[in-house]
Amino acid sequence: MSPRPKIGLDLFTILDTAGEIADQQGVQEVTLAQLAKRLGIRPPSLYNHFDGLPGLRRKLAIHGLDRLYKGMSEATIRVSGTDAVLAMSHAYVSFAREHPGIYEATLLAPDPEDEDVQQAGARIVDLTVRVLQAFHLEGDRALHAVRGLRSILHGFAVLEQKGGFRMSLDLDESLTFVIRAFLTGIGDNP
Amino acid sequence: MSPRPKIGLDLFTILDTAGEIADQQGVQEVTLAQLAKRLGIRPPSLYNHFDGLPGLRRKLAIHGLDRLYKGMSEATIRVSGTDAVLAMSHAYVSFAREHPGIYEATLLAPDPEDEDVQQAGARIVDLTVRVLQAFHLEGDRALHAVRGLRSILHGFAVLEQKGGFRMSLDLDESLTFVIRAFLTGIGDNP
DNA sequence: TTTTAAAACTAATATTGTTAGTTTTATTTT
DNA sequence: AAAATAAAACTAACAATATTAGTTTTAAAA
Repeated sequence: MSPRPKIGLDLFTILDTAGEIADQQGVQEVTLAQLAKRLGIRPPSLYNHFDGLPGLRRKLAIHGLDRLYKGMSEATIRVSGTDAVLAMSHAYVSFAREHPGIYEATLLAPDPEDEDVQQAGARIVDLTVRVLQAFHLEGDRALHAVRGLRSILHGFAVLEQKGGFRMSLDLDESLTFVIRAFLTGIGDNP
Repeated sequence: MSPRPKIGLDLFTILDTAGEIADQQGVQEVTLAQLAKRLGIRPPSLYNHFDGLPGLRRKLAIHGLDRLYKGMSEATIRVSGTDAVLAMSHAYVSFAREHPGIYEATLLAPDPEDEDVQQAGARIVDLTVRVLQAFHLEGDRALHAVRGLRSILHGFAVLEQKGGFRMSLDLDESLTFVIRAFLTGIGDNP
């Protein structure tokens, strides 16, 4: 009934290879030509697996969000309160460090409104909501805080990656300081 | 002695046009072909004004940083303390809202280590340092705080721009909340 | 064994960036 | 005013990319 793919390539292999290119050569080098060359096929053959370059970017964004979520999620087990936020935050920037290209691809989807992309992102938002619940924020303040934490994490990851932080000052210490300050300012700390 | 440009185009006009394309159609649409078409010349002619697409991106980044600095700087005159940080922050995200393409180009320089790019960025960092001096942070804490504020601003601007904030919750209120929380957490508030 | 459909292929086209070399023309110099 | 200079445009040509159309191969399903 539902015919399965031929021997050849499966989507996971393709996305993994695309992720390698992104991390090693930069996300702008993830072209159909480069990807096909690494996979040992011709560029048009890739259209059997996704809908052109926009389709690849879309799938790569989802793939990246899933992997980022996994890292954040695992970091928060068996911790709570401030420690949980700190652990999640360091997992976030660690992922961006280890996979700069995949992380960048995370926000490179052609249509950010796409349902599957939204869903992959929503899991991360939900995790952030959960980890901030220990701070007992009421009403809109909870939503403001989630936006704040996400802003810090994304901004920090990008600025670190793009060489925005020039001072010779430990990056992890900076992140810890910033997160602690933000949580302190939110109040009602556990 | 120093021969001036012909009648034709000067760099300011070119960068302005490039900025228009970036804001209206997205930064990825800033191609030599598109730019040349808008200017009424042929693509190769652009090489008389900058060194290919990387050169254009470099100049556009500097141009954007200068304009961003101008907005931030003007917002901080005749205010101080928390008010100054808030004013500067809202000026920052306002610029990103009004000029999404130019703002994005700000971090798209081919070589972030480039001296002129660094210098344009350094003015913004210096302004941030100055505006945080009212909080009397000692030693490394001052540097951590600068990194934190920049992370918040960039992260907030990008997530807002890329549709990362889905809740129907006022964006400016979120920014105010986040900045206030961060400043409170830093302590010694004026 | 036959049928089917995925997954590869070849061939061709449009767009873009880029280089090389040429021409035009405003400005400077004589 | 005439000549020289150099910026700034041009044409022509090429390489790389994404993409479409149509074809062939081949593993899986019937």
